[in-house]
Amino acid sequence: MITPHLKKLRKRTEISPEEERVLRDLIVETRRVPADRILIRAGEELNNSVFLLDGWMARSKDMATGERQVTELHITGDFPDLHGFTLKRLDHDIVTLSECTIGVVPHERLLEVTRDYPHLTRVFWFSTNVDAAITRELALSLGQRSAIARMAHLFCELYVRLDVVGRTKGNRYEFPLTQRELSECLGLTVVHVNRTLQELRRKGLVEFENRHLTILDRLGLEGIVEFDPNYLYLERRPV
Amino acid sequence: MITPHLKKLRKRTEISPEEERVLRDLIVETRRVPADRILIRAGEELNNSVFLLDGWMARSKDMATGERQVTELHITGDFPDLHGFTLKRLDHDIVTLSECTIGVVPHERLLEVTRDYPHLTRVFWFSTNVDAAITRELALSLGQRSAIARMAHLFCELYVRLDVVGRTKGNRYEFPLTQRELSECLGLTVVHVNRTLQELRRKGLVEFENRHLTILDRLGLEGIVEFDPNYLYLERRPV
DNA sequence: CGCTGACTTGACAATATTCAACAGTAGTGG
DNA sequence: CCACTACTGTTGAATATTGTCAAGTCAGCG
Repeated sequence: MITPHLKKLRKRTEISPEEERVLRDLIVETRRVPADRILIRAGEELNNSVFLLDGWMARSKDMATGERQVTELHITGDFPDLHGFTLKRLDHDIVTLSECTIGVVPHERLLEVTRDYPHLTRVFWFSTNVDAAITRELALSLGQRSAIARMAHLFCELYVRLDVVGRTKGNRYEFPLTQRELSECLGLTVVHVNRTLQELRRKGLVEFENRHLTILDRLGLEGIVEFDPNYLYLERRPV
Repeated sequence: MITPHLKKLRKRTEISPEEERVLRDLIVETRRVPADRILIRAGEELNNSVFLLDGWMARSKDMATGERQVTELHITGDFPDLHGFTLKRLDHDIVTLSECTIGVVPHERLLEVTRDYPHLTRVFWFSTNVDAAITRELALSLGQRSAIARMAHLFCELYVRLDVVGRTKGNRYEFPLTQRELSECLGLTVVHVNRTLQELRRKGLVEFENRHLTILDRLGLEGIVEFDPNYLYLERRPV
Protein backbone atom coordinates (compact mmCIF):
# COMPACT_ATOMS: atom_id res chain seq x y z
CA MET A 1 0.00 0.00 0.00
CA ILE A 2 2.80 2.44 0.71
CA THR A 3 4.67 1.31 -2.42
CA PRO A 4 4.21 4.67 -4.20
CA HIS A 5 5.57 6.49 -1.17
CA LEU A 6 8.61 4.21 -1.04
CA LYS A 7 9.09 4.70 -4.76
CA LYS A 8 9.18 8.44 -4.21
CA LEU A 9 11.63 8.21 -1.31
CA ARG A 10 13.92 5.79 -3.11
CA LYS A 11 14.14 8.11 -6.09
CA ARG A 12 15.94 10.52 -3.76
CA THR A 13 17.79 8.40 -1.22
CA GLU A 14 18.62 4.93 0.02
CA ILE A 15 15.99 3.34 2.24
CA SER A 16 17.31 0.26 4.05
CA PRO A 17 15.18 -2.86 4.52
CA GLU A 18 14.99 -2.05 8.22
CA GLU A 19 13.82 1.48 7.49
CA GLU A 20 11.26 0.09 5.08
CA ARG A 21 9.93 -2.14 7.85
CA VAL A 22 9.74 0.82 10.21
CA LEU A 23 7.87 2.79 7.57
CA ARG A 24 5.35 0.02 6.98
CA ASP A 25 4.81 -0.36 10.72
CA LEU A 26 3.97 3.31 11.10
CA ILE A 27 0.47 2.73 9.79
CA VAL A 28 -1.90 1.44 12.45
CA GLU A 29 -5.08 1.67 10.41
CA THR A 30 -6.15 1.98 6.80
CA ARG A 31 -9.35 3.83 5.89
CA ARG A 32 -11.35 4.97 2.91
CA VAL A 33 -12.62 8.53 2.86
CA PRO A 34 -15.22 9.78 0.36
CA ALA A 35 -14.53 12.72 -1.93
CA ASP A 36 -15.20 16.30 -0.82
CA ARG A 37 -14.73 15.80 2.90
CA ILE A 38 -12.77 17.94 5.29
CA LEU A 39 -10.47 15.31 6.72
CA ILE A 40 -8.63 17.66 9.07
CA ARG A 41 -9.81 21.07 10.12
CA ALA A 42 -7.52 24.03 10.65
CA GLY A 43 -6.73 24.46 14.34
CA GLU A 44 -7.87 21.07 15.53
CA GLU A 45 -5.48 19.28 17.86
CA LEU A 46 -3.59 16.46 16.18
CA ASN A 47 -2.29 13.14 17.46
CA ASN A 48 -2.05 11.41 14.10
CA SER A 49 -0.85 12.14 10.62
CA VAL A 50 -2.10 10.43 7.46
CA PHE A 51 -0.36 8.85 4.52
CA LEU A 52 -2.25 9.37 1.30
CA LEU A 53 -2.16 5.80 -0.04
CA ASP A 54 -4.44 6.59 -2.96
CA GLY A 55 -6.40 9.58 -4.20
CA TRP A 56 -6.22 13.36 -4.29
CA MET A 57 -6.23 15.81 -1.41
CA ALA A 58 -5.57 19.50 -0.98
CA ARG A 59 -4.37 21.88 1.68
CA SER A 60 -6.98 24.59 1.66
CA LYS A 61 -6.91 27.93 3.46
CA ASP A 62 -10.25 29.68 3.97
CA MET A 63 -10.86 33.35 4.58
CA ALA A 64 -13.76 34.66 6.63
CA THR A 65 -15.27 36.06 3.43
CA GLY A 66 -15.45 32.63 1.83
CA GLU A 67 -12.55 32.88 -0.59
CA ARG A 68 -10.23 29.93 -0.58
CA GLN A 69 -6.69 29.23 -1.59
CA VAL A 70 -5.33 25.76 -2.12
CA THR A 71 -1.68 25.91 -1.09
CA GLU A 72 -0.75 22.44 -2.27
CA LEU A 73 -2.34 19.53 -4.08
CA HIS A 74 -1.53 16.08 -2.76
CA ILE A 75 -1.43 12.88 -4.72
CA THR A 76 -0.89 9.18 -4.08
CA GLY A 77 2.29 8.63 -2.09
CA ASP A 78 2.25 12.02 -0.36
CA PHE A 79 2.20 12.63 3.38
CA PRO A 80 -0.13 15.64 3.36
CA ASP A 81 -0.06 16.53 7.04
CA LEU A 82 3.34 15.28 8.14
CA HIS A 83 4.06 18.83 9.27
CA GLY A 84 1.25 18.34 11.81
CA PHE A 85 3.65 16.12 13.76
CA THR A 86 5.73 19.08 14.88
CA LEU A 87 3.04 21.75 14.58
CA LYS A 88 0.37 19.85 16.56
CA ARG A 89 -2.37 21.68 14.65
CA LEU A 90 -2.64 22.98 11.10
CA ASP A 91 -3.19 26.45 9.70
CA HIS A 92 -5.28 25.01 6.87
CA ASP A 93 -7.81 22.29 6.19
CA ILE A 94 -6.92 18.99 4.59
CA VAL A 95 -9.72 18.11 2.17
CA THR A 96 -10.32 15.15 -0.12
CA LEU A 97 -10.81 15.91 -3.81
CA SER A 98 -11.50 12.30 -4.78
CA GLU A 99 -12.24 9.16 -2.84
CA CYS A 100 -9.06 8.47 -0.86
CA THR A 101 -7.36 5.61 0.91
CA ILE A 102 -5.41 6.79 3.91
CA GLY A 103 -3.02 5.21 6.39
CA VAL A 104 -3.21 6.58 9.90
CA VAL A 105 0.14 7.20 11.63
CA PRO A 106 0.10 8.01 15.36
CA HIS A 107 2.46 10.78 16.35
CA GLU A 108 3.94 8.54 19.07
CA ARG A 109 5.37 6.38 16.32
CA LEU A 110 6.87 9.39 14.59
CA LEU A 111 8.32 10.40 17.93
CA GLU A 112 10.01 7.02 18.13
CA VAL A 113 11.38 7.53 14.64
CA THR A 114 12.97 10.84 15.67
CA ARG A 115 14.55 9.06 18.66
CA ASP A 116 15.78 5.92 16.95
CA TYR A 117 16.11 6.56 13.22
CA PRO A 118 18.00 9.79 12.47
CA HIS A 119 18.24 9.10 8.76
CA LEU A 120 14.53 8.40 8.44
CA THR A 121 13.89 11.55 10.45
CA ARG A 122 15.93 13.53 7.95
CA VAL A 123 14.01 11.88 5.12
CA PHE A 124 10.71 13.00 6.65
CA TRP A 125 12.10 16.45 7.32
CA PHE A 126 13.28 16.59 3.70
CA SER A 127 9.79 15.65 2.59
CA THR A 128 8.17 18.58 4.43
CA ASN A 129 10.87 20.83 2.97
CA VAL A 130 9.97 19.76 -0.55
CA ASP A 131 6.33 20.55 0.23
CA ALA A 132 7.50 24.00 1.27
CA ALA A 133 9.42 24.35 -2.02
CA ILE A 134 6.25 23.48 -3.94
CA THR A 135 4.40 26.19 -2.02
CA ARG A 136 7.17 28.68 -2.80
CA GLU A 137 6.84 27.89 -6.48
CA LEU A 138 3.10 28.45 -6.12
CA ALA A 139 3.79 31.84 -4.53
CA LEU A 140 5.92 32.68 -7.55
CA SER A 141 3.04 31.68 -9.82
CA LEU A 142 0.44 33.63 -7.88
CA GLY A 143 2.62 36.68 -7.54
CA GLN A 144 4.19 36.91 -10.96
CA ARG A 145 2.69 34.66 -13.61
CA SER A 146 -0.30 35.25 -15.88
CA ALA A 147 -3.36 33.04 -15.67
CA ILE A 148 -2.35 30.84 -18.58
CA ALA A 149 1.21 30.44 -17.28
CA ARG A 150 -0.05 29.49 -13.82
CA MET A 151 -2.29 26.86 -15.28
CA ALA A 152 0.40 25.49 -17.57
CA HIS A 153 2.76 25.36 -14.62
CA LEU A 154 0.34 23.38 -12.48
CA PHE A 155 -0.30 20.87 -15.24
CA CYS A 156 3.44 20.41 -15.80
CA GLU A 157 4.17 20.03 -12.10
CA LEU A 158 1.47 17.43 -11.65
CA TYR A 159 2.69 15.48 -14.65
CA VAL A 160 6.15 15.20 -13.11
CA ARG A 161 4.91 14.38 -9.62
CA LEU A 162 2.41 11.80 -10.82
CA ASP A 163 5.01 10.21 -13.06
CA VAL A 164 7.29 9.61 -10.05
CA VAL A 165 4.62 7.48 -8.41
CA GLY A 166 3.55 5.77 -11.62
CA ARG A 167 0.25 7.55 -12.00
CA THR A 168 0.62 8.77 -15.58
CA LYS A 169 -0.32 6.91 -18.76
CA GLY A 170 1.61 8.39 -21.65
CA ASN A 171 0.70 12.08 -21.78
CA ARG A 172 -2.38 11.52 -19.73
CA TYR A 173 -3.32 11.53 -16.08
CA GLU A 174 -6.41 11.48 -13.94
CA PHE A 175 -7.24 14.96 -12.75
CA PRO A 176 -10.37 14.87 -10.61
CA LEU A 177 -10.72 18.59 -9.88
CA THR A 178 -13.65 20.69 -11.01
CA GLN A 179 -12.97 24.05 -12.58
CA ARG A 180 -14.01 25.65 -9.30
CA GLU A 181 -11.40 23.66 -7.40
CA LEU A 182 -8.84 24.46 -10.06
CA SER A 183 -9.66 28.14 -9.63
CA GLU A 184 -8.93 27.81 -5.90
CA CYS A 185 -5.49 26.42 -6.75
CA LEU A 186 -4.68 29.16 -9.23
CA GLY A 187 -6.01 32.22 -7.44
CA LEU A 188 -8.44 32.97 -10.27
CA THR A 189 -12.22 33.06 -10.64
CA VAL A 190 -14.01 30.07 -12.14
CA VAL A 191 -15.04 32.11 -15.14
CA HIS A 192 -11.48 33.04 -15.90
CA VAL A 193 -10.29 29.49 -15.38
CA ASN A 194 -12.85 28.37 -17.91
CA ARG A 195 -11.59 30.87 -20.47
CA THR A 196 -7.96 30.11 -19.76
CA LEU A 197 -8.59 26.39 -20.19
CA GLN A 198 -10.20 27.10 -23.53
CA GLU A 199 -7.14 29.04 -24.56
CA LEU A 200 -4.86 26.11 -23.70
CA ARG A 201 -7.17 23.85 -25.69
CA ARG A 202 -7.32 26.23 -28.62
CA LYS A 203 -3.54 26.32 -28.71
CA GLY A 204 -3.60 22.53 -28.95
CA LEU A 205 -1.63 22.07 -25.73
CA VAL A 206 -4.01 20.14 -23.48
CA GLU A 207 -7.32 18.33 -23.38
CA PHE A 208 -9.33 18.21 -20.18
CA GLU A 209 -12.45 16.13 -20.05
CA ASN A 210 -14.02 13.38 -18.02
CA ARG A 211 -11.70 14.04 -15.07
CA HIS A 212 -8.64 13.36 -17.18
CA LEU A 213 -5.97 15.69 -18.43
CA THR A 214 -4.07 14.99 -21.63
CA ILE A 215 -0.97 16.95 -22.51
CA LEU A 216 -1.00 17.16 -26.30
CA ASP A 217 2.19 19.20 -26.63
CA ARG A 218 4.49 18.85 -23.66
CA LEU A 219 7.19 21.19 -24.96
CA GLY A 220 4.60 23.75 -25.94
CA LEU A 221 3.02 23.61 -22.50
CA GLU A 222 6.34 23.82 -20.70
CA GLY A 223 7.37 26.63 -23.01
CA ILE A 224 4.47 28.83 -21.94
CA VAL A 225 5.83 28.97 -18.43
CA GLU A 226 9.48 27.94 -18.91
CA PHE A 227 8.89 25.03 -16.60
CA ASP A 228 11.91 23.90 -14.60
CA PRO A 229 11.35 20.98 -12.21
CA ASN A 230 14.42 21.74 -10.09
CA TYR A 231 12.27 22.85 -7.18
CA LEU A 232 10.91 19.31 -6.85
CA TYR A 233 14.32 18.00 -5.76
CA LEU A 234 14.03 14.76 -7.68
CA GLU A 235 17.72 14.02 -7.92
CA ARG A 236 19.41 11.39 -5.78
CA ARG A 237 21.17 12.70 -2.69
CA PRO A 238 23.71 11.40 -0.16
CA VAL A 239 22.56 9.55 2.97
CA MET B 1 24.48 36.64 19.78
CA ILE B 2 21.88 33.95 19.31
CA THR B 3 19.79 35.36 22.14
CA PRO B 4 16.93 36.43 19.85
CA HIS B 5 16.81 32.96 18.34
CA LEU B 6 16.68 31.37 21.80
CA LYS B 7 13.98 33.82 22.79
CA LYS B 8 11.92 32.71 19.82
CA LEU B 9 12.43 29.01 20.54
CA ARG B 10 11.68 29.38 24.25
CA LYS B 11 8.42 31.11 23.46
CA ARG B 12 7.30 27.81 21.98
CA THR B 13 9.07 25.09 23.91
CA GLU B 14 11.50 24.22 26.68
CA ILE B 15 15.17 24.42 25.73
CA SER B 16 17.41 22.76 28.31
CA PRO B 17 20.76 24.26 29.33
CA GLU B 18 22.48 21.40 27.51
CA GLU B 19 20.49 22.09 24.36
CA GLU B 20 21.33 25.75 24.67
CA ARG B 21 24.99 24.85 24.79
CA VAL B 22 24.63 22.65 21.73
CA LEU B 23 22.90 25.49 19.93
CA ARG B 24 25.62 27.99 20.77
CA ASP B 25 28.28 25.53 19.65
CA LEU B 26 26.67 25.14 16.25
CA ILE B 27 28.14 28.42 15.07
CA VAL B 28 31.74 28.09 13.92
CA GLU B 29 32.11 31.58 12.52
CA THR B 30 30.42 34.95 12.73
CA ARG B 31 30.46 37.31 9.75
CA ARG B 32 29.11 40.65 8.60
CA VAL B 33 27.54 40.84 5.17
CA PRO B 34 26.72 44.16 3.45
CA ALA B 35 23.21 44.98 2.26
CA ASP B 36 21.99 43.91 -1.19
CA ARG B 37 24.18 40.87 -1.61
CA ILE B 38 23.18 37.45 -2.83
CA LEU B 39 24.41 35.38 0.09
CA ILE B 40 23.33 32.04 -1.35
CA ARG B 41 22.44 31.37 -4.95
CA ALA B 42 19.68 29.03 -6.05
CA GLY B 43 21.10 25.65 -7.02
CA GLU B 44 24.50 26.04 -5.42
CA GLU B 45 25.66 23.07 -3.36
CA LEU B 46 25.43 23.67 0.39
CA ASN B 47 27.54 22.46 3.28
CA ASN B 48 26.57 25.17 5.74
CA SER B 49 23.48 26.96 6.89
CA VAL B 50 23.40 30.45 8.40
CA PHE B 51 21.77 31.90 11.47
CA LEU B 52 20.60 35.43 10.95
CA LEU B 53 21.99 37.03 14.10
CA ASP B 54 21.04 40.53 13.07
CA GLY B 55 19.52 42.18 10.01
CA TRP B 56 17.03 41.50 7.24
CA MET B 57 17.18 38.87 4.51
CA ALA B 58 14.77 37.50 1.94
CA ARG B 59 14.19 34.31 0.03
CA SER B 60 13.88 35.47 -3.54
CA LYS B 61 12.81 33.48 -6.58
CA ASP B 62 13.80 34.85 -9.98
CA MET B 63 12.19 34.13 -13.32
CA ALA B 64 14.09 34.11 -16.60
CA THR B 65 12.20 37.26 -17.59
CA GLY B 66 13.52 39.17 -14.60
CA GLU B 67 10.41 39.20 -12.42
CA ARG B 68 11.03 38.27 -8.84
CA GLN B 69 8.99 36.97 -5.96
CA VAL B 70 10.11 37.12 -2.37
CA THR B 71 8.66 34.05 -0.69
CA GLU B 72 9.65 34.98 2.84
CA LEU B 73 11.25 37.84 4.68
CA HIS B 74 13.72 36.93 7.40
CA ILE B 75 14.52 38.93 10.49
CA THR B 76 16.90 38.75 13.42
CA GLY B 77 16.69 35.35 15.10
CA ASP B 78 15.59 33.45 11.96
CA PHE B 79 17.39 30.53 10.39
CA PRO B 80 16.75 31.47 6.75
CA ASP B 81 18.26 28.45 5.04
CA LEU B 82 17.87 25.73 7.62
CA HIS B 83 15.94 23.79 4.98
CA GLY B 84 19.19 23.69 3.00
CA PHE B 85 20.41 21.10 5.49
CA THR B 86 18.11 18.42 4.10
CA LEU B 87 17.71 19.86 0.60
CA LYS B 88 21.46 20.35 -0.05
CA ARG B 89 20.68 23.19 -2.46
CA LEU B 90 17.99 25.84 -2.58
CA ASP B 91 15.31 26.65 -5.15
CA HIS B 92 15.71 30.36 -4.41
CA ASP B 93 18.36 32.91 -3.58
CA ILE B 94 19.02 34.17 -0.07
CA VAL B 95 19.66 37.91 -0.29
CA THR B 96 20.51 40.54 2.29
CA LEU B 97 18.17 43.54 2.52
CA SER B 98 20.23 45.33 5.17
CA GLU B 99 23.67 44.85 6.58
CA CYS B 100 23.54 41.49 8.34
CA THR B 101 25.44 39.57 10.99
CA ILE B 102 25.38 35.86 10.33
CA GLY B 103 26.50 32.75 12.17
CA VAL B 104 27.78 29.95 9.98
CA VAL B 105 26.59 26.44 10.93
CA PRO B 106 28.26 23.48 9.18
CA HIS B 107 25.85 20.77 8.13
CA GLU B 108 28.02 18.17 9.89
CA ARG B 109 27.01 19.74 13.19
CA LEU B 110 23.35 19.62 12.26
CA LEU B 111 23.87 15.99 11.30
CA GLU B 112 25.19 15.37 14.81
CA VAL B 113 22.14 17.09 16.24
CA THR B 114 19.82 14.74 14.33
CA ARG B 115 21.80 11.80 15.70
CA ASP B 116 22.12 12.88 19.32
CA TYR B 117 19.41 15.41 20.12
CA PRO B 118 15.98 14.25 18.96
CA HIS B 119 14.15 17.06 20.71
CA LEU B 120 16.37 19.73 19.20
CA THR B 121 15.90 18.04 15.84
CA ARG B 122 12.15 18.33 16.23
CA VAL B 123 12.55 21.98 17.24
CA PHE B 124 14.51 22.67 14.03
CA TRP B 125 12.00 20.71 11.99
CA PHE B 126 9.21 22.71 13.61
CA SER B 127 11.03 25.88 12.66
CA THR B 128 11.12 24.99 8.96
CA ASN B 129 7.45 24.03 9.21
CA VAL B 130 6.57 27.46 10.55
CA ASP B 131 8.46 28.99 7.63
CA ALA B 132 6.30 26.87 5.35
CA ALA B 133 3.17 28.13 7.15
CA ILE B 134 4.30 31.71 6.56
CA THR B 135 4.71 30.94 2.88
CA ARG B 136 1.23 29.38 2.78
CA GLU B 137 -0.21 32.53 4.26
CA LEU B 138 1.64 34.48 1.58
CA ALA B 139 0.10 32.25 -1.08
CA LEU B 140 -3.32 33.09 0.38
CA SER B 141 -2.46 36.77 0.17
CA LEU B 142 -1.15 36.58 -3.39
CA GLY B 143 -4.02 34.43 -4.59
CA GLN B 144 -6.98 36.03 -2.85
CA ARG B 145 -6.29 39.37 -1.22
CA SER B 146 -6.37 42.85 -2.72
CA ALA B 147 -3.25 44.99 -2.88
CA ILE B 148 -4.10 46.95 0.25
CA ALA B 149 -5.00 43.83 2.23
CA ARG B 150 -1.75 42.14 1.21
CA MET B 151 0.25 45.09 2.37
CA ALA B 152 -1.66 45.42 5.64
CA HIS B 153 -1.13 41.72 6.23
CA LEU B 154 2.61 41.93 5.73
CA PHE B 155 2.92 44.88 8.09
CA CYS B 156 0.88 43.05 10.76
CA GLU B 157 2.87 39.84 10.39
CA LEU B 158 6.18 41.64 10.70
CA TYR B 159 5.01 43.50 13.76
CA VAL B 160 4.22 40.22 15.52
CA ARG B 161 7.39 38.47 14.41
CA LEU B 162 9.64 41.39 15.31
CA ASP B 163 7.95 41.75 18.67
CA VAL B 164 8.84 38.14 19.56
CA VAL B 165 12.53 38.92 19.19
CA GLY B 166 12.31 42.33 20.82
CA ARG B 167 12.75 44.36 17.66
CA THR B 168 9.73 46.66 17.99
CA LYS B 169 9.56 49.99 19.80
CA GLY B 170 5.96 50.74 20.61
CA ASN B 171 4.08 50.77 17.30
CA ARG B 172 7.24 51.21 15.36
CA TYR B 173 9.85 49.03 13.75
CA GLU B 174 12.75 49.32 11.39
CA PHE B 175 11.72 48.31 7.90
CA PRO B 176 14.69 48.64 5.56
CA LEU B 177 12.98 47.63 2.29
CA THR B 178 12.60 49.94 -0.67
CA GLN B 179 9.25 50.14 -2.40
CA ARG B 180 10.70 48.01 -5.17
CA GLU B 181 11.63 45.28 -2.71
CA LEU B 182 8.24 45.60 -1.08
CA SER B 183 6.64 45.13 -4.49
CA GLU B 184 8.59 41.89 -4.90
CA CYS B 185 7.14 40.64 -1.62
CA LEU B 186 3.57 41.56 -2.52
CA GLY B 187 3.41 40.49 -6.16
CA LEU B 188 2.61 44.03 -7.29
CA THR B 189 4.36 46.64 -9.41
CA VAL B 190 6.33 49.43 -7.74
CA VAL B 191 3.88 51.99 -9.02
CA HIS B 192 0.96 50.20 -7.47
CA VAL B 193 2.84 49.68 -4.20
CA ASN B 194 3.43 53.40 -4.08
CA ARG B 195 -0.26 54.13 -4.54
CA THR B 196 -1.32 51.47 -2.06
CA LEU B 197 1.07 52.84 0.55
CA GLN B 198 -0.42 56.27 0.04
CA GLU B 199 -3.86 54.82 0.62
CA LEU B 200 -2.76 53.27 3.92
CA ARG B 201 -1.27 56.60 4.91
CA ARG B 202 -4.37 58.52 3.86
CA LYS B 203 -6.51 56.22 5.99
CA GLY B 204 -4.25 57.09 8.91
CA LEU B 205 -3.16 53.50 9.46
CA VAL B 206 0.60 53.61 8.93
CA GLU B 207 3.53 55.89 8.39
CA PHE B 208 6.53 54.74 6.40
CA GLU B 209 9.55 56.91 6.14
CA ASN B 210 13.26 56.84 6.75
CA ARG B 211 13.32 53.03 6.72
CA HIS B 212 10.91 52.85 9.62
CA LEU B 213 7.31 51.73 9.74
CA THR B 214 4.90 53.11 12.30
CA ILE B 215 1.50 51.52 12.83
CA LEU B 216 -0.77 54.40 13.77
CA ASP B 217 -3.93 52.32 14.12
CA ARG B 218 -3.23 48.68 14.84
CA LEU B 219 -6.86 47.58 14.99
CA GLY B 220 -7.64 49.47 11.82
CA LEU B 221 -4.72 47.87 10.02
CA GLU B 222 -5.58 44.39 11.25
CA GLY B 223 -9.22 45.03 10.35
CA ILE B 224 -8.42 45.64 6.68
CA VAL B 225 -7.20 42.08 6.33
CA GLU B 226 -8.80 40.37 9.36
CA PHE B 227 -5.35 39.48 10.57
CA ASP B 228 -5.11 36.27 12.59
CA PRO B 229 -1.61 35.31 13.82
CA ASN B 230 -2.51 31.64 14.39
CA TYR B 231 -0.39 30.56 11.45
CA LEU B 232 2.73 31.77 13.28
CA TYR B 233 2.34 29.06 15.93
CA LEU B 234 3.40 31.27 18.79
CA GLU B 235 1.78 29.28 21.57
CA ARG B 236 3.74 27.04 23.90
CA ARG B 237 3.75 23.36 23.02
CA PRO B 238 4.65 20.08 24.71
CA VAL B 239 8.21 18.73 24.54
C1' DC C 1 28.36 69.08 -10.37
C1' DG C 2 26.33 65.38 -12.58
C1' DC C 3 24.97 60.61 -11.59
C1' DT C 4 22.04 57.23 -9.87
C1' DG C 5 18.39 55.23 -7.47
C1' DA C 6 14.04 55.91 -4.88
C1' DC C 7 9.80 57.85 -4.94
C1' DT C 8 5.81 60.07 -7.20
C1' DT C 9 2.27 61.29 -10.66
C1' DG C 10 -0.75 61.07 -14.88
C1' DA C 11 -2.76 58.92 -18.81
C1' DC C 12 -3.83 54.78 -20.83
C1' DA C 13 -4.08 49.66 -21.44
C1' DA C 14 -4.54 44.94 -20.15
C1' DT C 15 -5.89 41.36 -17.33
C1' DA C 16 -9.05 39.48 -14.55
C1' DT C 17 -13.58 40.04 -11.97
C1' DT C 18 -18.44 40.56 -11.52
C1' DC C 19 -22.97 39.75 -12.75
C1' DA C 20 -26.33 37.46 -15.25
C1' DA C 21 -28.07 33.89 -17.87
C1' DC C 22 -28.46 29.27 -19.77
C1' DA C 23 -27.40 24.31 -21.06
C1' DG C 24 -26.19 19.83 -19.51
C1' DT C 25 -25.75 16.24 -16.11
C1' DA C 26 -26.34 13.65 -12.02
C1' DG C 27 -28.70 12.67 -8.08
C1' DT C 28 -33.05 12.78 -5.12
C1' DG C 29 -37.35 11.78 -3.79
C1' DG C 30 -42.29 11.65 -4.58
C1' DC D 1 -40.61 7.62 -14.12
C1' DC D 2 -40.49 12.34 -13.87
C1' DA D 3 -40.05 16.73 -11.63
C1' DC D 4 -36.94 19.06 -8.89
C1' DT D 5 -32.64 20.53 -7.26
C1' DA D 6 -27.89 21.38 -7.34
C1' DC D 7 -23.73 21.63 -9.40
C1' DT D 8 -20.67 22.12 -13.36
C1' DG D 9 -19.42 24.25 -17.41
C1' DT D 10 -20.10 28.01 -20.73
C1' DT D 11 -20.89 32.68 -22.72
C1' DG D 12 -21.55 37.88 -23.03
C1' DA D 13 -21.30 42.47 -21.35
C1' DA D 14 -19.88 45.76 -18.13
C1' DT D 15 -16.57 46.89 -14.51
C1' DA D 16 -12.57 46.98 -11.50
C1' DT D 17 -8.07 46.32 -10.27
C1' DT D 18 -3.68 46.39 -11.41
C1' DG D 19 -0.06 47.05 -14.92
C1' DT D 20 2.53 49.81 -18.45
C1' DC D 21 4.73 53.74 -20.09
C1' DA D 22 6.58 58.09 -19.58
C1' DA D 23 8.14 61.84 -17.15
C1' DG D 24 9.66 64.50 -13.31
C1' DT D 25 11.26 65.46 -8.34
C1' DC D 26 14.31 64.69 -4.73
C1' DA D 27 18.18 63.09 -1.98
C1' DG D 28 22.61 61.11 -1.57
C1' DC D 29 27.18 60.50 -3.31
C1' DG D 30 31.63 60.31 -5.75
